[in-house]
Amino acid sequence: MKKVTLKDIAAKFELSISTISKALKDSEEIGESTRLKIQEYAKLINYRPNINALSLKNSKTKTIGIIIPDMLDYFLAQALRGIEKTAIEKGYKIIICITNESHSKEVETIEMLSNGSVDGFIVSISMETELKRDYAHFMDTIAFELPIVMFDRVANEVHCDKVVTNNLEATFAAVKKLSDSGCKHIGFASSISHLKISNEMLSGYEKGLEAVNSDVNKNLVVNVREDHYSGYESMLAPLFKDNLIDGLIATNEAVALAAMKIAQRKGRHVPTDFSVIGYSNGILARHSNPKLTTISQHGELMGKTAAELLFDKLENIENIKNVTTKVIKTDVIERNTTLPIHGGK
Amino acid sequence: MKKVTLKDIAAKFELSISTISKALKDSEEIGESTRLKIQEYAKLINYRPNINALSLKNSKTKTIGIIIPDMLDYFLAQALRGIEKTAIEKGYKIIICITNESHSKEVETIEMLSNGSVDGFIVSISMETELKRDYAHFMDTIAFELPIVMFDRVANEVHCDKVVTNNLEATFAAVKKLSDSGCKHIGFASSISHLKISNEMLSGYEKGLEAVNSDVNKNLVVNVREDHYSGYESMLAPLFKDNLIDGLIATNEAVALAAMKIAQRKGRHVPTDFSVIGYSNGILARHSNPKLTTISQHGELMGKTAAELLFDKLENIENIKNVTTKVIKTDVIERNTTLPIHGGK
DNA sequence: TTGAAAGCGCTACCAA
DNA sequence: TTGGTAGCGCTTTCAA
Repeated sequence: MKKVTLKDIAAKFELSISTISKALKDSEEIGESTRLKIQEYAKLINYRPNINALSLKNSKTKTIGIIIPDMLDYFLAQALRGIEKTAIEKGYKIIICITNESHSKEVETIEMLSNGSVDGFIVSISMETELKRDYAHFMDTIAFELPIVMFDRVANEVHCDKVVTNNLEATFAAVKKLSDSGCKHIGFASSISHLKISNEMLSGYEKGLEAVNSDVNKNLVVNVREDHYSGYESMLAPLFKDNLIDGLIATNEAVALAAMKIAQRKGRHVPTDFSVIGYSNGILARHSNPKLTTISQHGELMGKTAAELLFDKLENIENIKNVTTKVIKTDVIERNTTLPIHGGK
Repeated sequence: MKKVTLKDIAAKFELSISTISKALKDSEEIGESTRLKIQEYAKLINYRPNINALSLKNSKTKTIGIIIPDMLDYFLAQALRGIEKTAIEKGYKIIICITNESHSKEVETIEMLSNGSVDGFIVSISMETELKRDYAHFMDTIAFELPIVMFDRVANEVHCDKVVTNNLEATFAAVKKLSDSGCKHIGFASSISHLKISNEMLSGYEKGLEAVNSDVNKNLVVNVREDHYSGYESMLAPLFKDNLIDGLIATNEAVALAAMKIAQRKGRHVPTDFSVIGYSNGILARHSNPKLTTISQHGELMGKTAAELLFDKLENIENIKNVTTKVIKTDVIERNTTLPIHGGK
């Protein structure tokens, strides 16, 4: 069985290709009866127009490219789910490429897809790109009239739509919450200290301490290396050196859990003696013991929002120039590693 | 800036389109000097052939479709990573579609992509499809000369390449291991009891018990509903009713952890009083407390293998008819929810 | 050594 | 109401 084309159908009915094409598009030009019999037959043999011919003809593919740093990150997977759902609803397909945090892979990928493969991009930029501050490939792409929407890890330098979280405010609120529930010595542990989003969180942390009249204690701020989750515990050990710390905000779940384990090993009870809040409401939080209180970034919503921005741009060419940044508000998901604010024992 | 085509380059040099095309393909037909100057210019302006034109011309897209039931499943994400890496190496792109375990979505998806969008498929079939045993869409696709490779959740009824794990042997070995380390009353908890892979595991469990001269105790076998992870603990409670159970094999990590929590709440020490092994070496295992001993299905390797099978089929059209099934051997990853076999405390 | 033309499958304009 | 034709961008055969 081979793919059937308009030509085949035309031969079958001894009509011209254009007649078939019009009939299948329900054109008024074609007589009722011919139209119906053609449509019926097409349905019968399950005719599907060749998408490459359409893409070539229309110069658009109904496909978008998703470029993310990692496949195994739960937050990104959630975002991907939001993107995928929205795309399917809108009749778009998605091509996914992973950069593994590599700048060169990101550049290659975006070039590979900029040859008519996709109509636009949704991107969360790689760590290396952010460190190098080299965004030329994105700018080229935009100049090429391929719109880009960035989410979570975005670059101010690039003029495009963006979807971000209110990291500063979220961390501020987390500090406030810990303080209100009784914590006096709140720490901050980041696994992504070189990224902008981490700095936003750190600022929120500092402002939060200020707001509760607490000084920043340098010993309670620590950076761990992302690539080495097995070493989290040793990298976090300094936090507990003087046994002062009684609360922690961590930039990811794994770090939060590692800290919790150290505390427990030291005989601290969680959350009574040690409270912890972790970023990104992922899969670990729901299965830890006790369950981790998190700051939810609403990954799926972020993905959905990014996709909507992109489709809007793709389908309303006029507004291709004015870009917007949407801020997705985080929520604290209270579980069992923090004390309630009122009546906390 | 607009996309540049052969025509543009031809105009620039006042040559014909075919000359440019040949020059860029390094054809001997074109004179050395013209060839070089054209190639140089093309590189300069970053010429990229339009992929839709190529796909149309060649009737192949260098793209494969990946159809999986879930985006948030760690095992599938690992497989996806293996597929993605292999695809990029081979110069292929991947289009990913999620079925959310829905048969109709699976059918729609595969139809949507069978119009020239992809050259072949890698599929892990949805639960609904397996329940309905309705594989017509796959058979149609294959008849259409679009090859399919199935992995993990496969259908015997469909004649195509497959990549599976030795579930029976793996579970058998797990029972053996638990028994050797001292467990007398080993249970089995499945979250996917209606799927073939679960039955294979169950058989392995039963054969394992037989091998260690233990009878199957119906009370120690339980099925939980996948969709309701928050209810795992209550669904697992019956296992502990008579306080006999001292070992468990679970078909996923979350179930294993839920069982562990129950045991701990009952004052049992893990692994001394209660040992547990969970399927699919995922993210939860490494972060639980104690860390979970797992059966690794080598997700990334499975993905890689599936991709290799597919590319082999795509690039050697001759062998499109003979299909193979590759079995990926599992490994037990020993962590801290099981006792060592020799010298267990 | 270069170019013209056909064709991949489809749409749309213009004739008939 | 129907059909011919051109063209989307590219490759390839054949002719010059």
